[in-house]
Amino acid sequence: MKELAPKYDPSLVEQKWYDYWMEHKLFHSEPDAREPYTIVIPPPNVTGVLHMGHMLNETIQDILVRRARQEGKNACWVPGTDHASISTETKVIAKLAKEGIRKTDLTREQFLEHAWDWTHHHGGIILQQLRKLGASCDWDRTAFTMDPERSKAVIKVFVDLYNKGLIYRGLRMVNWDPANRTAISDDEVFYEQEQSKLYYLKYFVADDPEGRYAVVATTRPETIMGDTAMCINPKDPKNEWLKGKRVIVPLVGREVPVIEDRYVDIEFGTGCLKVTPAHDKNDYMLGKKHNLETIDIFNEDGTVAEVAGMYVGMDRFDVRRQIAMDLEAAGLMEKVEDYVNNVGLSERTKVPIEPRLSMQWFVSMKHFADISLAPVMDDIIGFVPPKYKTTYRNWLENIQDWCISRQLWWGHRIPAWYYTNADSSQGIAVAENEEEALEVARRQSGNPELQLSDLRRDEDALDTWFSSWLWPITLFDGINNPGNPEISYYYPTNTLVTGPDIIFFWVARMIMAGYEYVGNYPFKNVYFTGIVRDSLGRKMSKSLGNSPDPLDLIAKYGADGVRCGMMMAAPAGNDILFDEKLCENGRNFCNKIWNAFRLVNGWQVDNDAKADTASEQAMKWFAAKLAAAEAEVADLIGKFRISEALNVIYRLFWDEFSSWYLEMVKPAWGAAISGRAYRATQSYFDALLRLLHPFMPFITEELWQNLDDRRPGESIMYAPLPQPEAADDAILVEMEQTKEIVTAVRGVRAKRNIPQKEALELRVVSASLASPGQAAVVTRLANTSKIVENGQKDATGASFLVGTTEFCVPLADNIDLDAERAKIHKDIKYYEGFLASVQKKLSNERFVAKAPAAVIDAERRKLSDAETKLATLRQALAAISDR
RNA sequence: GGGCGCUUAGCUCAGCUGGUUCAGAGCGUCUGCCUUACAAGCAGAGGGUCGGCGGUUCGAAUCCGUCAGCGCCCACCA
Repeated sequence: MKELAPKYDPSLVEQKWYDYWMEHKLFHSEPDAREPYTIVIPPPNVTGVLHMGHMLNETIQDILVRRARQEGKNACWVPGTDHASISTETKVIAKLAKEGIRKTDLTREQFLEHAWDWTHHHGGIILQQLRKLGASCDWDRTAFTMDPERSKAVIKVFVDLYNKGLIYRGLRMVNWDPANRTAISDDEVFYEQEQSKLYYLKYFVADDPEGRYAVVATTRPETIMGDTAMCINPKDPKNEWLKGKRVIVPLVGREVPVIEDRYVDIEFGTGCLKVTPAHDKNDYMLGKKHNLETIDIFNEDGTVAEVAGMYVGMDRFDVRRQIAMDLEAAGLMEKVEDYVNNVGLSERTKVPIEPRLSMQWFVSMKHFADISLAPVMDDIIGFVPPKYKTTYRNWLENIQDWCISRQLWWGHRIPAWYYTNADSSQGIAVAENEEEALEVARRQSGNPELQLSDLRRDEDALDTWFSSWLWPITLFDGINNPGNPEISYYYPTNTLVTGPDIIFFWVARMIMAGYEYVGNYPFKNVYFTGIVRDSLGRKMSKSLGNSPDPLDLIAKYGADGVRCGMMMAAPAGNDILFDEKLCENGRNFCNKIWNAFRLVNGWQVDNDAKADTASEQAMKWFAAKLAAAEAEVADLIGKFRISEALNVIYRLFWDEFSSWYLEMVKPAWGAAISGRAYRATQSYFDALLRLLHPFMPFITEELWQNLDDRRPGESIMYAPLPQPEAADDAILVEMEQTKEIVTAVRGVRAKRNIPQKEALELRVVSASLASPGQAAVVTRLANTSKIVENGQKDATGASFLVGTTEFCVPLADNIDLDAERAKIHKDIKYYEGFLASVQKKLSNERFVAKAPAAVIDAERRKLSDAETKLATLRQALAAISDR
């Protein structure tokens, strides 16, 4: 037997076992006869690093996967990364900028080379970090959204949807990110309140003899060069006089019509709205409705374009400042007010987005919404917590077509080729490669003379989510090779663990793609985690600097400690307020487990000795306790109440096993334990380790390996879960009573400073104990010199009630009678009140008539118990009052 | 503007279909212990009219209504 350090040191354990698991390929899965349990990782950005959100997320996945393995399932957790087009391209551009290189100076190929370099350099760091956490991913299956297999599938799907008429190209008002010069989807825009100004501009009425003018309130005076109308509400009396007139756009001098539309809010500003169809969604709608001219005054980078005729080349925000001054100078500004408005920003670049008309590719979403709503609403796919079903439905019911083109190079290039028809119109050939595109083009145009050189491929890349939505399918090659053994076995996957922030981006779209391309849901359940916040409730962010580095935490507290601390405080679907204190708890728990092992490991065993009565009682009880806990844990995990499950095990190990059970069976110092009790203890320890393993993989493997002789390659990972048996309720009830007696005696000691070493007599007043086992346990844990059953009350002793039985510890000296009397008075008062309320209930005819029999019986029992207790207490009081 | 959720001990939260041990856990606090597994520990203790009001019910932390406060999501305001 080797000596173990009094403290658990994760650094000596974690790497060793991770290597062992890898060496024996214990994470690897191949289809076989067992039931599969599949999880696909939400692929983190390829160049990202592990943050606290990942930690929470991946820990939950690892718990589920490890638990499934123990249940005998063929568990497969597929890891991978996402190319994250906008995010990665932004980072690469920034890196190049530092080297003095501009993207515009490079060809597409040159730029992509830089991007791949960057990807290879930073790529996969996060996957390495996951290993530190203990993640049991099947690393042989590591995938990347832009590797050849998945790229091929993405292109194939694009072509397929195009041919089905579900992808189209159209002119739309999109959210333009001038920093990255790309369109982004509505979901990539976030809104922020901004302190800005509301400018009141004078629009003089054309040819008005009285020289009257209308006043328009706007936050964006820089767009006046694009004004093609002014709009009033036809029901607005104060602007009645403007009907049918034309007004002159200030500074610009252009004459535009006054149009009427109910859209205009009479109450806002002056009730006059300038209409700039090219630069505002609603204005665009008005423009279409009223047939207005569209003047796009901005370049792709947000500077003013030639057509504007003024301020050409200036940045949009510089123009705003300049134009305000110019308007002022020209006497065309009536006033300026402070104004708070919501401005849309690009999620990636944090730059205000510019509504802009442009030609983009869209996925028509109506069809997809139709096929993906019912499965979630009908719980074919379970959402945990279920409140997100509503969120999901609201989105699907108001779904907008999905803009999938991005003016980026890093990503899957859109497989569309343009050519010119005989009548000079533009043709589009969509195909999986250039050769096929040529065929398509020749066929469509009816021109067999078309050559590859006549084709020009679309420059844009696809939205990252256009590859992510296929992830559960493409990981098993289900697009390129439908019906193959892997997709048939692993799909549908079991549980998706992700944050609610990407329910639309990703979760919903995977469901759509699943039904479209496999004809089945992609996952049986979706577990939405909360957001990891700091202890003040703030979101963790780089700029606030309030996010600890997960790897530092692991180094400090051990992976098991961090995992355990985090999971203990992570209720399903709720945000977690993270504090390092949590990791301390986890670390302390590791230490507790470690020391329990040290104790058991250090025992001398006497195989010939019979187990003593207290040990027999303890074994019988703990077997029942364990069975009950196993059933409870299974139930909780089935309901994804993971933190509650861990709490059950935590208390089982710390309170029941360590504080009670081990103290009951622990041999006296220098003595040996019976072989029978020793083996029972080992088997309980083994069961506890297996229960704990999914949460704390390293320490449980270490101790499990030391608990018995193990074969090479054997692992707790595949040790089957203990099967819950029916718990013996009687022993559970009896032991709770036993614990109460012990606790009460300890309380007597604590109150009177009687050391544990000093044995005490215990009298059971006019009653006996439940069993010899109970007596033996009380003797050992309360250190009683003798237990007198059916004893007499000692007036000088300390007394207490357990259930309806009175106990008494005789104390020859030093008893505070006043305190004792006060305590009994207090108890009597409490039970009198209790009795009164029960009596009141029972004398209520309606209660007796309507309540179920079991409830009435319970009340009657409470009544008689309370009466017994009161009688006992009154006697006790009388006994001391005599003195 | 539309939707969802939250309010229980000093802090963070459990409490699932109303009824025994329904008022709980962890942390923190207080008291006593370096007792031969563990001071990252052991033993003991205190602490809440379950946000307010009203209703349903024999019975409400639990169901319904309403008010107040907080949070999130969506749409978006010139």
